[in-house]
Amino acid sequence: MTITQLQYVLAVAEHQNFTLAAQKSFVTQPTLSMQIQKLEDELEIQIFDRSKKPIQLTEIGKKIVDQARNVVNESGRMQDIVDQQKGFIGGEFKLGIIPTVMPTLLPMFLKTFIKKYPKVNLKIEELSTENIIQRLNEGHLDAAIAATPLEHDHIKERVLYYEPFVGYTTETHRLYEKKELKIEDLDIDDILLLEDGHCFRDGVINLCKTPKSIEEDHFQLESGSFETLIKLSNENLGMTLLPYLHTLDIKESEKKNLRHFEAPRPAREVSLIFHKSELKMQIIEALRNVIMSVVRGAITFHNVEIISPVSK
Amino acid sequence: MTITQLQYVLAVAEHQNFTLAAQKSFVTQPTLSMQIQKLEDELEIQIFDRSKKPIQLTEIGKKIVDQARNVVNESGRMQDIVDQQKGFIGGEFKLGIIPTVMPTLLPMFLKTFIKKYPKVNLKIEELSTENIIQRLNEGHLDAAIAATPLEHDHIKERVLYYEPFVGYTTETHRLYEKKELKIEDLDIDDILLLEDGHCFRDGVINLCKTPKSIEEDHFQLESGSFETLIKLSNENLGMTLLPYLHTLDIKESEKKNLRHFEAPRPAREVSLIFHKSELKMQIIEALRNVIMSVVRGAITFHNVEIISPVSK
DNA sequence: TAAAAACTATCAATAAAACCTATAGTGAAA
DNA sequence: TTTCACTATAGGTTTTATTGATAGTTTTTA
Repeated sequence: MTITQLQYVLAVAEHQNFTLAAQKSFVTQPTLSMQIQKLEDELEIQIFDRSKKPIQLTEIGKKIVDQARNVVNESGRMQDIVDQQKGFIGGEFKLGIIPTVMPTLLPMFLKTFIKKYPKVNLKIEELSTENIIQRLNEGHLDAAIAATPLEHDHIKERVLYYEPFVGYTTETHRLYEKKELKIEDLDIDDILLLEDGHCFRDGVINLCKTPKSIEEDHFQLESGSFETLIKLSNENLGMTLLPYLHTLDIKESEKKNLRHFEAPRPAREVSLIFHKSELKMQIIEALRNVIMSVVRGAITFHNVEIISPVSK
Repeated sequence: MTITQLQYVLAVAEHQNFTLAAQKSFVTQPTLSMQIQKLEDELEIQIFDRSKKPIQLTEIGKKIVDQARNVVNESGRMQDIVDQQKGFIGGEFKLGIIPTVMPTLLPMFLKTFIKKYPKVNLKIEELSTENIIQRLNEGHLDAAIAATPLEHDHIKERVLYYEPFVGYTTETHRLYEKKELKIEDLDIDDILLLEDGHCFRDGVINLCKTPKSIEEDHFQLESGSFETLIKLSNENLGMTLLPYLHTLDIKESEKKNLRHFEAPRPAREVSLIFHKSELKMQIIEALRNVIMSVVRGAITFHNVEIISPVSK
């Protein structure tokens, strides 16, 4: 049994296809086939059920793959240990960010981070929460920024900040005249929302569970951005909720439509998440420190009270 | 980096000697030297400080060795998973047993165990607690039977039984006339004890901390067996304490000298211990079940009350 | 239903590696 | 100084991993 063989197994398990797995592993298909056969012979089991299309894992194959991931992770940690000892923060680092955080947060910390850690080769990808979880589990992402809590078994979460929601109303809206909004004021049926990852914090309302107030029959939000929501709202289709950081760069003319909430403000929890194996933890910590410091600056400057997290 | 290279590193770390490590790894010394050099080159660090004699680990080398052990353990678990899935209980299993448990316990469970699990190739070795811990950590033992609690970070303990101590007096002894002993009756200075692993249970008296009442100046117990203690006691050198199971096969003529304790009886905790990585856990569980069932039989048959453990 | 496409297994050849024997080098002990 | 105990290096051999070509199989397409 070799680490390479285990990596091949992981590749096939992921792609359910020997040919593709071979490409991703930068070897030819026969190489991969033979190495996996060798491993199967050595363990005297079948890892893959090749009769099914696409290829499936056998019952024991699933367990083997889980364990193979452990071994590969542990072997990867070797280089981490060396880097940590040398105080070296560098190498490739793949970060996923959910769409509703990407445009506001990324510009805030990116420059600072690459200046402070020039040897880190940061690869950032905009991904849905679902894809992020999958790729973290497969080891194709080193960390990600997403709305939490997610409560996935293999994923650890470190809160970066709580981002209050701000109401956006228009002149014709029933709440336009209010100076501050209360949670009770909201009517779930007249709020425009994006589909993904907008959860109110525990103890308030969980909007994730009643995802879209715009019924699919009427129309659908394609690549839902908050810009779109603001425009829809401007068309008097209802009010909307914007994460605080987004309100910092909307048009001056639209700022009059913003309505903050009374405390306790509804907020979303935004966290840095990563696999529980804690590979590349030095870079994750570095990233976390940079982000937390720039966000702290951004939010205290604008005098917004951050509500402390509710412990579960 | 290969698993083999990591195994070589572990061997050298253990033996502090390339030549010996090579022998133990069943390769020649140059093979081992070159593979370790390759790994050091790949990681761009020195794992060993070859200038010191015997060879020492560098600062980072210690961390590398710890992690190497993780990787090797995780890869070893692969076969475990296969065995478990197949319901196969077999293969080599190395068990350590402390001297004061060996002669009474081994005959009780060995036959039953090898009959029930004929495919397990059991290798049993009598070892001191200290050696047991070391070998468990190095992966040279799969499990061991020892007096607990030990409270070692990397070692897990599963209690097998509580074995009461029984007093052994002789006619001239001040306690000979008593039918049942009390703990308060004991005078630490007139009890003959072995050096190793005889601990009274938590909450009673810990005899480990006052190891030998026979001063080293006078004489020393070589390979201390309870037979020796009984003989010394018969010479009127004092009373002694015997673990309950030992009292089952002393001479008929000597049984009149036994004095049980009043409840709560002082007892030693005897456990099956193993590395926290839980390799070969199926065999460990099998062994535990066999031992617990035979011990339960032995002790209930003789109508001895087992004191329930004190929770910490 | 035949042809094409997509995919995996097998084979023989080659490149890479792991390993060996022999020996040189090195520091400690005699 | 010599010996001893050990590790490193060199060159050759064996083993293993990988490849390109191709056969076999199933699914998709025409």
